[in-house]
Amino acid sequence: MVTEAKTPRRRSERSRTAIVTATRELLLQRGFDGLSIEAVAARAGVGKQTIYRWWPSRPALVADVLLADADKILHPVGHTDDLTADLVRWATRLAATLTTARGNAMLRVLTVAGLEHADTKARMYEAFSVPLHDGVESRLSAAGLAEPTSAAAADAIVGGIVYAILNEGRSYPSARAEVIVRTVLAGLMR
Amino acid sequence: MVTEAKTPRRRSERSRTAIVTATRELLLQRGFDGLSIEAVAARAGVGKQTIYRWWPSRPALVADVLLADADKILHPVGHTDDLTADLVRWATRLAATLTTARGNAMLRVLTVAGLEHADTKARMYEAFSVPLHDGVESRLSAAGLAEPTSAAAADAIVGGIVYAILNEGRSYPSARAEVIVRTVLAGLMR
Amino acid sequence: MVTEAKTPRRRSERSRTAIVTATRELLLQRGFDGLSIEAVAARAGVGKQTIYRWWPSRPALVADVLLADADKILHPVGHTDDLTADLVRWATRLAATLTTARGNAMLRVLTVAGLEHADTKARMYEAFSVPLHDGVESRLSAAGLAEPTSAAAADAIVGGIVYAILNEGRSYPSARAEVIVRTVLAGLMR
Amino acid sequence: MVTEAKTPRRRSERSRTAIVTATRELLLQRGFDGLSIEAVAARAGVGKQTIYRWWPSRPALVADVLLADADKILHPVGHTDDLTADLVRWATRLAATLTTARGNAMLRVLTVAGLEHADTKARMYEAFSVPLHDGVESRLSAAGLAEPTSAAAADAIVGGIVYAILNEGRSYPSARAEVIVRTVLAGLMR
DNA sequence: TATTAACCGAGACGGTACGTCTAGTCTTCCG
DNA sequence: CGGAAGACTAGACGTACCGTCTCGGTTAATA
Repeated sequence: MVTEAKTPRRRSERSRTAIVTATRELLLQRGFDGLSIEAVAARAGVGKQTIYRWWPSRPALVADVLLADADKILHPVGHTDDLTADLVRWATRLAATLTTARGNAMLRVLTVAGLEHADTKARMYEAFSVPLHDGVESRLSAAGLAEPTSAAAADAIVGGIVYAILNEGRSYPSARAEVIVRTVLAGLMR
Repeated sequence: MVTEAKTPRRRSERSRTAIVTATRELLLQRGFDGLSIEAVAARAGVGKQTIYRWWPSRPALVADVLLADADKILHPVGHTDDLTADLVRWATRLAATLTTARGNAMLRVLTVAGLEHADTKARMYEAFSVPLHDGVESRLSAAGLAEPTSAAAADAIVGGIVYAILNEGRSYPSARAEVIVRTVLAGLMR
Repeated sequence: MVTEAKTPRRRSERSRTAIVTATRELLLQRGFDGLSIEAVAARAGVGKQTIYRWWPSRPALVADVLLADADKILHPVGHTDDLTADLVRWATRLAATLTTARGNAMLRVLTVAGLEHADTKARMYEAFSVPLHDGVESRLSAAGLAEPTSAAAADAIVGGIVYAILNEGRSYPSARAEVIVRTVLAGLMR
Repeated sequence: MVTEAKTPRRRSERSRTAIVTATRELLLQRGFDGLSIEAVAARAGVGKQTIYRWWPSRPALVADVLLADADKILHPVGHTDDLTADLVRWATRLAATLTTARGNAMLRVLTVAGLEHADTKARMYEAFSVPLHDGVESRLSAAGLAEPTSAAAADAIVGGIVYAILNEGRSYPSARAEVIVRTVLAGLMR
């Protein structure tokens, strides 16, 4: 969390939880731009100042909420002796997650928050983009793929799925993710 | 433009141009969320009502500006007898365009506006996502690739490039786009 | 009024009236310090900005309200051939006015606003202190009293009454004002 | 002090003094309305709770400070065989005191605090208004003046001076007080 | 060519939310 | 165990914009 560093001396855990929960709920209902600090404070039963005391800005608060939920989106890539099966399974699951109401909302908030606020982008990048990409690339490396190709293949798979979901929204069929994986993988294996 | 349908009776071209220009400039400076109608009106030397008379909302205005500039981003995929060369050339150019100051700003505004406003999303989808994807898929079809694979390959190429630029911003090296194209294409050709 | 000077271009009379009325009512209920701009705006059914647009500060708004009501407090000193009767009548009426709920509230607001805000003090001084003092002094001059004495007698009469009411509040008996007038006048006439 | 009654158990004299001193200084600098408990606590190097523990409200704290300084304003009326000289001397001194920076600030704070807060008014009335009035009335009684007249004369003298200083501020010339005394006294003596 | 309606700039209007400040209460930790 | 330190809920501050609504002043089609 962004505030952990500076010795949060006698911070009320009750308030922190209420704020984060209220933010999460409002984010799902209204999206990033529809989120107001006043609404969060009111729903959390908290003074506005308590929010401003611990979070420097609205995007920072949103980032903390997203970070706390990162594990809802990020799943490890499995490692059996079948590379394609591992990645298909992972990709399908990712697509399924990002097309639930909650997962899709998170993806949108994540993207908008990152695009509107540089600090938030850096945090989101580390917490979501890097793990997504590196998880796939690691699995490819383990299968014997070397650097420029493994990174490019990871780009193609992750970008191919996530960018399409950004465009299509919840109507994206998870099966489409499978075809992408198979298509990209086709040329990499003998 | 979105408003052409409903009797643009005696609309002042001078005002329209001033508004669109002011919007474009402010969008580059402050991004989508930092754009206020009052600022546009002030910079354009125009009454607020003149904006509201012709555009129903801020995103609609932004969308018009982006659509007017669509040709700055969308380039046709060339068609020589070398598929890889055609797509590499196109991909490199796309990456170069999206990493200029202006192109990157457009991409960000485009994405945010689409994510925050459903109507705008639909227009942006038709004007940017579809042409991007279809341009690549058409070239692949012309090379003999059939449906599920050609669409997936187009997803992988377009998403692989654009999603990465969304994440990396202007520091994305255009050469990376080339490797993606070559990697995806590798498996599709004998 | 403070704002009349600078061409209030297309000011809404409805709003102006509602604001002044709401201010007057809240002033009576809560006093000067208990008056908040937000409460005035809410009661007047007006946006806060409409208040800030036309009045630079809370004391300026209060001053306008007091000035509008100045005639409720200031009565002319009558001029018959009986100086004592004229001043006794005037003093009694003043005391009666300043010990009504409304008059006393006005006096208190008037005094506090003047003591807390220099600009307001100047306006209140001209509108209340000077007329009060000069009305009495003029009547004394007309009766043949010369300068240092007439001013001092006016000080004694006005201050003797008003200061006591400031101290005693609404329990001040109007008759006490009569005795003061008679006592001060006693030495001035043969 | 108002709080002495209720078990001043192990109250820190150091803190009490620091609070009162800080209040006095801030009162001179910023007036009654500009005085915030937070500022007092910060300047006194004391927790806010220490103030709230011992004083029920801001006016109560201010009242204590004013009462502690009452002797700076109240001087006894001298008693020689010359009534006029005694009162002129007293009145001139009062006017001089109330037109010093400190004295005038005290008078203003005193008046505002009394007008805004009923409890404080009662304490200020006893500590300032009554002694002022009774000091003068006693001297007049001693000179043989009877009740209704002596009280009215005291009203006229005290009110005539203090009310004018409230209006004129520090520009009030002390000599004006002398003329009032002489004018009021003129009719009372043979 | 004179009339007249839509358009224009300007900006006031009732509002929402901002981020800051202080009130007065409650809690933790130090001496 | 009192007091400093300061977090807490609450709510007003004065500002920025929202989207709607006049207000006069052009301006161009029609009558």
